[in-house]
Amino acid sequence: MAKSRYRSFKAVPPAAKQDGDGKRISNLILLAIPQQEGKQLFPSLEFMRLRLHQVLHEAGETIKSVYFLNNGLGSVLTVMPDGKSVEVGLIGKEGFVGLPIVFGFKTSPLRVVIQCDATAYRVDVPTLRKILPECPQLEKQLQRFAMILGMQSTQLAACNRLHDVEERLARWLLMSHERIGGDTMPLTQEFLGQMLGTRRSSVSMAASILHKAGMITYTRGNVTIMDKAKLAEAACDCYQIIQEQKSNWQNETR
Amino acid sequence: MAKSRYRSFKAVPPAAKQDGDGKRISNLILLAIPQQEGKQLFPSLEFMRLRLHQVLHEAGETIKSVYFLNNGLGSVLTVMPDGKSVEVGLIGKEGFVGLPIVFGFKTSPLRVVIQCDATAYRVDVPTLRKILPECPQLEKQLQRFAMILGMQSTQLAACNRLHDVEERLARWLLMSHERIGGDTMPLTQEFLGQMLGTRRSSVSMAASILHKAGMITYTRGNVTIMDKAKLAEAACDCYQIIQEQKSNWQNETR
DNA sequence: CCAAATAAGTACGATTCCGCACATACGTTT
DNA sequence: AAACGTATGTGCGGAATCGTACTTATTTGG
Repeated sequence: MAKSRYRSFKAVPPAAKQDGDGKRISNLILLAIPQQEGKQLFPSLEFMRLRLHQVLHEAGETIKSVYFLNNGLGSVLTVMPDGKSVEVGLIGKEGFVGLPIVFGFKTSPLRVVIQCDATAYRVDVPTLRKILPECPQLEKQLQRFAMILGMQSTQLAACNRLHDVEERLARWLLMSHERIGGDTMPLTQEFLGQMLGTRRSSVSMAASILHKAGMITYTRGNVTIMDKAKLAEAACDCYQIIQEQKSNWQNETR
Repeated sequence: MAKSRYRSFKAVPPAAKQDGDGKRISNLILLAIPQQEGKQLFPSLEFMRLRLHQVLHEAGETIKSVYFLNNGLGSVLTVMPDGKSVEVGLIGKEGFVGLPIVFGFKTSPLRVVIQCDATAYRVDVPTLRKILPECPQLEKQLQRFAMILGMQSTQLAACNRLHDVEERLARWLLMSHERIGGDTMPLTQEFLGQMLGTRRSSVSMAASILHKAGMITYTRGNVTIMDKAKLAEAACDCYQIIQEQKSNWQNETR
């Protein structure tokens, strides 16, 4: 299972916004940069498939690569010495993995795990460092996303402190659902417990309540959202707040 | 009380690292930038005294000024619609207030309050925006601090989720103590409750325990640290972790 | 096809924290 | 000195969550 953690595929650098193998670029940052910067960056990108629960970056290690998620979803986790963890950020196709690199840092104290089978374009750090000075728009996009993710994490921080498991679970499911594009998500209660910073059995009870209310169904390792509107009511305000922040900030410039 | 919230003093722009009025610059960012960039920035800086519980920035409002804290301490808070709040970051003389500005954002969803009488150098946003393109070192410093604060907030997020009031209170006192330089801090239990995201009465009980153990004493509105080593034992690991992260990251560059 | 591994349901006492309320103590103002 | 506002101590029942453990169900692997 942990054998070929980085199962990379034929590296066919996309010449423009879409590469030759039909691996259409969906990552919003890659789509947003001007063509001339794309010419700098794209040849160095390697298309990859990322598997469920694959660890893109382990807390404390040196960051070797930066990943532009194309689809799928990554979770950013704070891991405590005793092994407990809490999710502090979600990264989808609107962002990238490897924030500290942009600011000249080499490591990160956070773990990033893939929540569902995903694809990404990878670039190794030295290459990116070489390219970055010549790509001001790219750099700006990366910085902006870092800031947005930071803001998101502050809201999650408050949420994790102030709201109970049921509300947080509902919020979490909604937030992930949005970035995956599919009502069924591969999730175990154990995994959700790590995200929410709580026991698996607490997740079990909360999920049971949401199920009985007709909002979700789930089988072994899979959760399906049945009634998104109802689920949104069960979630805490944080869901709405993060939504609004995201859209505000995406429009907001100097 | 809320009359002259911004009691600014004679603006004597420091010509170099120290201005003429003996208001020595302690802010690490201002100290770190090269002289030529200082020449750009310093004339626009306004020396200010900031008072206890003064709100430097209210959540959701447009950011009008950026503050380089010279001494004293600011807390960054996430505020919920129901008024509850949680601290998600601490800013001292190593940083500045107004992070989003650096990335071209105009607002912030976070409140920043002063924890004790402080001094700062203020610059208004349009001016800073004008100066910034010509001060790459300054910009880099600001960006780096934004990243460090973001990392700090992720650790606090996990801490607020996983650790109980007593541990968090001990951690909080230590973290503030370090950035203030004085064993006595002007703190009410109500205020601490807002920082820790808990009830005042929970703070009261936790403080009582720390007091009985000889770690702190406190009177109406003041807390004094008596035994820092003991207090560090009572605090959760997060105290050490944040300490280490800070020093690691301050040395770490590309 | 059976064994082993993994996922989920459930239970229980202990603990922490909540919301609220009231009493007391201190400090400032008049 | 008295009165007021503010800070703190304390108590109560109830809710949420914890730590742990055991059971059952499903999937995977030999």
